[in-house]
Amino acid sequence: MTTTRPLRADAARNRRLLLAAAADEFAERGLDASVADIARRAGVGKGTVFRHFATKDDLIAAIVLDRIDELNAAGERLLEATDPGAALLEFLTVAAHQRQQRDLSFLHEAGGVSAEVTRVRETMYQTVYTLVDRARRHGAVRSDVTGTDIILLMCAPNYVTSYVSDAPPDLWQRYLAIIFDGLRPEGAHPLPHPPPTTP
Amino acid sequence: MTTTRPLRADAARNRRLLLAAAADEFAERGLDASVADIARRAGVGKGTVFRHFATKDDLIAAIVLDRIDELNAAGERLLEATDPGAALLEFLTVAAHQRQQRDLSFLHEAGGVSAEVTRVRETMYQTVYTLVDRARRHGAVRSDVTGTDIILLMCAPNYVTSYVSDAPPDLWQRYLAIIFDGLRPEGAHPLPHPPPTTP
DNA sequence: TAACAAGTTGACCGCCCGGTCCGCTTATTG
DNA sequence: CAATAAGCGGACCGGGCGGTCAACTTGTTA
Repeated sequence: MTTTRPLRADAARNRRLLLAAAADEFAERGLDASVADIARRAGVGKGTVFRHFATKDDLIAAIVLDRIDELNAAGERLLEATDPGAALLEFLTVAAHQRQQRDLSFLHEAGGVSAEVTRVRETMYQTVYTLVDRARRHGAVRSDVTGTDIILLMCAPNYVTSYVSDAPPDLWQRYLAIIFDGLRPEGAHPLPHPPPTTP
Repeated sequence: MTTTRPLRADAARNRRLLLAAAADEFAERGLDASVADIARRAGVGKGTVFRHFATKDDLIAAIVLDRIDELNAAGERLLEATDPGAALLEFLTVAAHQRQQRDLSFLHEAGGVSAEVTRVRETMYQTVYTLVDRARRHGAVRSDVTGTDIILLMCAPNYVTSYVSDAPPDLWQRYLAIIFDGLRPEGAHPLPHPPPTTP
């Protein structure tokens, strides 16, 4: 563990500006938004981007890390909730509420990006497994769906709405509700395919 | 309507090879697979690609057109089916069965590509609307979901499985079943957001 | 406030992409 | 079997990308 001396004041400010600009830019244009555009949006030179993040992938990883941290905070809180079904639904709501689908979808991708990301993502997976387990034992979720199933379905609401031109910002709630209804035990039909093991 | 004289034998063969190679390449690497790679895979020069398809987008449009045509054929057949609920499920199955998620996902995108695509896609939408209407009236689908909802959800199963490394090829069936259970009237909870109008 | 390290910048590099073009090959046809 | 047009291919082009670097600016600190 290297004890890094604190950033200079302007550098810290630029770092924050960059992360915000990059998140916005990725959300609007997808992951192939150019580094030059991100720099421009943040009001800094392109070189500054690469001073803070060695590669574009590192920048992405930093954003993903933030998002997963938020999710983990929410998850930890919801592990204490009294109603396990409502807790799982709220976790999924928090996940989907992290605005644009891109932000969420690429947290699955590659994975090899950084050890930090894979570690923090693994704890998120564990949290989901526990939330699902409780909800299932509580009868709020059908017995034949697994934690991995829910992790996979987590991003679906935002994905689905991404094809609607000028979608209202909360449209994902509709599809989260439909999918969640499909996860309930009432009226569940047997599933035609076994669950995957590796998320 | 221009009466085009028939392609030379080798040209027709190359066109078929190109469409197949492009479909494979897009499925494996996504829409930003390079034209050069597609040409190499088809065993032709890069120039040949652009002789058959003026732009890369035209090539994509040609593939999309094929896919939608298949869907329309299946849809037309299923409009005659006796069990409307089973018919809708089978239509979604056919749609998802068109192997890789990319193939399906980009049939939504842009749209401005060609008049032909938008026209044929529009008839596909109409077919779905009718299938959903019948299924709803038959009590196989909850009353508060619309045809647009189903169109949006159509690609979700393949999208979801795309994040599973070495997913078994039929894994999408599992998630189609879960989502379809969410579309049934039994145990449906009221939806928190009105449906979108523009698909 | 002087001196220095930390930070910034934009011109620049190599690479790969979609698309063009023209000399060459080949299927077709009378 | 010519003659010809249809088809082919790959060198080539402009542009945009991620990433580098050396000259310059600025926050920090003694």
